[in-house]
Amino acid sequence: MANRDLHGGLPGPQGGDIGGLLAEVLADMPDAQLHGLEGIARLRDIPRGGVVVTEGGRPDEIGYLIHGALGMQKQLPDGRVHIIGLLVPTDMYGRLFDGPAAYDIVALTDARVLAFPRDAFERILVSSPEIERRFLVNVLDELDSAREWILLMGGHKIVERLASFLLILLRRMLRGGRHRVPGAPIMVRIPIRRVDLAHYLGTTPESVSRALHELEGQGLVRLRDAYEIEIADLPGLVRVSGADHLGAERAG
Amino acid sequence: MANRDLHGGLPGPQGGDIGGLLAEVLADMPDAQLHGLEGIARLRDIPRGGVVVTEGGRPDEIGYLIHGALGMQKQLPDGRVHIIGLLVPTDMYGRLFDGPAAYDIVALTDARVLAFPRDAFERILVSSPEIERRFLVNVLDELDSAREWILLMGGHKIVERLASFLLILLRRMLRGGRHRVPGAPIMVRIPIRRVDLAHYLGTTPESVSRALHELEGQGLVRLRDAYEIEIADLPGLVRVSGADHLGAERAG
DNA sequence: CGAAAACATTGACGGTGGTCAATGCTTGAC
DNA sequence: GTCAAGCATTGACCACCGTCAATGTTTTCG
Repeated sequence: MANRDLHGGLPGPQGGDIGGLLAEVLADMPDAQLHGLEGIARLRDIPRGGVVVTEGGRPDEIGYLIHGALGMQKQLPDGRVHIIGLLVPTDMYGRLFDGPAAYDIVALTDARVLAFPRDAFERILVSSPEIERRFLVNVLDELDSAREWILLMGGHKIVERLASFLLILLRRMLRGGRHRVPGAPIMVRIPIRRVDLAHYLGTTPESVSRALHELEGQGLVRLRDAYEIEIADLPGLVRVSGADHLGAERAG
Repeated sequence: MANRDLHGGLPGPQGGDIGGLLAEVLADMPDAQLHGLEGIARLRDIPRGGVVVTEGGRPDEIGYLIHGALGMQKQLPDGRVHIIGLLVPTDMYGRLFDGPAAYDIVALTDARVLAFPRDAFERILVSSPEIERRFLVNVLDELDSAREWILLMGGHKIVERLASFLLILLRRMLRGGRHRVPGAPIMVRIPIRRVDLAHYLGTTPESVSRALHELEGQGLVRLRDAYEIEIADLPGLVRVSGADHLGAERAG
């Protein structure tokens, strides 16, 4: 069942145009720098459930996610799992100049990543201020995402959290290049299973299901199937989310 | 009432040894670099409730917290407040190479900060790879704190969250130089009021109070007063917290 | 010192959501 | 096609916590 199409399909059987992918992931980077990276990049496919980085292990690669979804998750002593970060395409993972990873990174869907050996990546980073600055900005972005997530987790009611989640997802999709067609309905694809989403929102699959169908009952969204969500009333959804999430509106 | 001693007292009426503070905050930084920064540093006292950075405004300074506690907080449209980050001494605030702030930063207690004008700081950063690398590590640390916090917010029961909070606080205190005296009881000072703590844990002052006294009832902590907490049973507290928080134990 | 203000705590009550269990639905294998 | 596995959904029950209100406690100020 790992082949279930949660990730929207891979572009081709291999689609191995590394240079093109690099340019896409690291937009506005001078070509000269890109070529240095291209030499050491490696394309890797990971089946759902596959572990990319293990907690406690010293990750030996830095990577950019091309397709699918990765989750940064932590196993609690009592068996529960909590997902503390979701990676969608163009997001980066891996640690630099730093100790062991504090959490696992696992593939929540079949995924494809563009990976760099850690040491080589660090060498290039040190020798090239542009890339290092770029990387710094990446980390600052991640920090923003994390803070955004903390804010989301502060919403007490699950419906709030779920609405926030959908809006964050929407904004990230829009950021990722695709633009809204004025007339067409706004669609969001939840890239992960209910269990994972529940772990992510700090709740249970049951509650996620209920919340989702409550939003549908209020006419704010429509469920094509369990994963394809149509946003029927964006301002309404924003209102329910509690936070402002103006970014989602501006980005439209 | 702004003079209530939540922050452990300031070292002196002015205590303005900027060089010494810098060396403390930026440990393991070559002296040459420190002198460049010393010239532009400015010591600033902020009363409780004072706003350090305003959401949406372009922060014009970068600072390190010397004493007290700062909160990064967001005002929700419905009037609720949510604190998404707590800054304790040696933590850094401010944004570089970047847009407007996404949240307010306010003083939760009377506080003292070591501030740098943003542009001058950026100039020094660009011209000095050591400091830039150092700054990058700072940001990575912040990212860790944020993730840790997300994990904490995942704990469903308030007692769990509170236990995690105490452990995080304990570890940060230990990191800050002070070491445990083997015989003496482990003391943690909650640096902020109940309301702020509640906003921070995503709950209410009432629930915080209840949770705290429940921990006391279980013999895990003892309350000297509302702010001075004695950790009576560290392993027990770790167990309740759900997460592992091994750092707190190792650091002892 | 006495009064008022700011906080913390405690109590009662109702709603949200976690838990356990049963039922549907979809996919993939034979 | 049928069957089984993997998920999603729905329902019932009850613990936990948010809310409102009252009481204690500490600090501040006249």
